[in-house]
Amino acid sequence: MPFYRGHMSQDAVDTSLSKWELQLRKGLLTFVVLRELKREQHYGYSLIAALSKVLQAEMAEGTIYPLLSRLQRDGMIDAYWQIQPSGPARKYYRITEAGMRLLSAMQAHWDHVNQRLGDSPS
Amino acid sequence: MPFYRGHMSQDAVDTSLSKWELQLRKGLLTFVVLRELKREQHYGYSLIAALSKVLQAEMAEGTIYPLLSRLQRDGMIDAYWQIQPSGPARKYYRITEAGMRLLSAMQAHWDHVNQRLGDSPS
DNA sequence: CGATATACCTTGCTAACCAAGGTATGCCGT
DNA sequence: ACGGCATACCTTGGTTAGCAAGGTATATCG
Repeated sequence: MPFYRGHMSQDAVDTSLSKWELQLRKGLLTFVVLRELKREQHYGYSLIAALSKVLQAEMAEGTIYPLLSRLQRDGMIDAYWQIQPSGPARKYYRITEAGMRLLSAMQAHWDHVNQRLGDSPS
Repeated sequence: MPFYRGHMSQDAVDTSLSKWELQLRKGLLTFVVLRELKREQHYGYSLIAALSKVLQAEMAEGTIYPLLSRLQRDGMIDAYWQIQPSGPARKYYRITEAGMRLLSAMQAHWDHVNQRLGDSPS
């Protein structure tokens, strides 16, 4: 039995919160990645740093690389290799014209939903 | 080959958008359900109508019932049966005290993320 | 020649939406 | 009486996607 801290089931609240934050991240990630790639080109590693800042959570490589592959496969971004004077080569990604259209649609949807949720809850 | 409409890969944009909207819904649903149950009691069927309005998408029963089961299992909501003068009985759900704490934490996280994303993109 | 840093990628596990299909209750028209 | 319909509940199977863990490769430094 864990130490009783004045509220039962705080662990359950924490667990539920973590799972929810994961789901929310899943919902926002593609949007945030496209926004960031519109702002400037990135390679995988530099994206992780940029995203971790925006989403306030450490992004895993196992998240970013498959996501970039999917976006490239679907034509929303394209990529080219750039050899570095020092260290391993970097794969840079740019948003495509289709990616811009997708981003616009996402932004519109986001604004819409956000407006609905903005109506104060309590 | 589909009709060419002036832009290549519009289908890909639409498909990507649908998938993304699904993911976003997954991220928002628990939050919205708790908010709605804080506002007033609901049974499963009446929740579907309320949520469809907020999220601008038809909510499926196969989404809501498992979600309500999970929330009840985790102690975030509780339920009681109410026999109706006509038709099948309804299972009403109420938010619990733990559920209120979860909702507060979600709201704080939501506000935080939303503020970060609010910084205009383009 | 190891150790470290940078950079890429894949596999296996898990969470969760939702189309489809199933069960049960009560009302209504024939 | 009975078939159809609306209301209400629930479960199964397919799909999407994050992420911990583990793998590969390049270049630098001691």
